[in-house]
Amino acid sequence: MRATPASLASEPDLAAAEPFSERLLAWYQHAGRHALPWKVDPTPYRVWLSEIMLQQTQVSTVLKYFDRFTTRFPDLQTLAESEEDAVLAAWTGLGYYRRARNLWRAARQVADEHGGQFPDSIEALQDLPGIGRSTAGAILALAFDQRATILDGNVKRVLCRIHGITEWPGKREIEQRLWRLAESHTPASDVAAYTQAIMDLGAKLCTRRNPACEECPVRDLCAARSLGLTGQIPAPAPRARLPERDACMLVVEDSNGHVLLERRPEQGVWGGLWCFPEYPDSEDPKVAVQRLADCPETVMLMREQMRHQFTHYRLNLTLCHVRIPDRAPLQVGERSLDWFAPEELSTVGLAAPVVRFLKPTRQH
DNA sequence: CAGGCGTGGTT
DNA sequence: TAACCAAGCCT
Repeated sequence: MRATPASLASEPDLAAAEPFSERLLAWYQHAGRHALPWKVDPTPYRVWLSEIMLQQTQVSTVLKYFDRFTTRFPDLQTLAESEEDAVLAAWTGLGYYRRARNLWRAARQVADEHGGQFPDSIEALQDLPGIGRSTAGAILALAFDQRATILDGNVKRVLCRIHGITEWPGKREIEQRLWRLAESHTPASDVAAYTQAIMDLGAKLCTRRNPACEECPVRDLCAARSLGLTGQIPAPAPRARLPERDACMLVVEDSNGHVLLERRPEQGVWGGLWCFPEYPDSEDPKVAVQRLADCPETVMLMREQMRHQFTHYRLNLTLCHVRIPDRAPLQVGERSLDWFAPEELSTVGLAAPVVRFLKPTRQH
């Protein structure tokens, strides 16, 4: 028997006494998601990458990016030696772009500080940018089969129901309790399978809406079920009304189809990505163009209204389309501006308005 | 330490 | 349509 960690002592003896993890493992053998690409070949690099991509992002979305990304960056060495822009380009469309910049930085840190080998301690993992407590636990459990614990949205939902926790799981006190519960359920062996099992249970049976309780291997342990509270757990997050913001951007094209883009600052929305230059609402667009590029003739083509929906606010965009005769010299100043030929656009990270500008059915 | 950070899916 | 959310982390 291994010693019980001190952090588990305060939570009543669940792990030792009840067959929770064993039932999950048995269910997982025949009903789990065994075909996920990061599960089929669970190297530390692939598990790490998948965990970063999966932060606040659904599996179905990640599946569209994962294989393409690992083909372009097959190992940590390749990633560490690549340009940040190439990583952002591969991440374009996935969202939360700080994840991509942190991914690139973490790869360089592992190369520099750990000789290119992924560390296998919780402290060293959490020291890498973009890796927090849960992601570190996931890497240890899934890639190294160490006794470590995760607490993601799936696990929170499962544990809230099993233990009949009716308060919002994001609340600090509740989250701390959930960590203790998650640790107490984690078995000493088969940690990789157990960790995947509890996530798969949350994804396939214990879903937010219409959970398949009849098929659940631990339904007789479920407090929410016995209390008739399954539909009300987990409690929704308290939210404020959606605010709106306004912005104006210039779409400057020359006669050869080159586009003028600006690299956005790292801290805000679309951080580090290339986007149409913003200009103040109060400014005349022609003057705004003059501030960016030295071009004598400016032809205003059209104004376009575009709404962009984020999680926490709505962005009302005014796009001002402008054509100039040829690539004009840039009036750089503080801003990071550059002209892009059409074929260059796939080599850098592009913000959503640019992606939408490139794709759409522009049949004229 | 609440709030910021994206996109696509569901209801 | 608009709200809500999905394998969280960082400041």
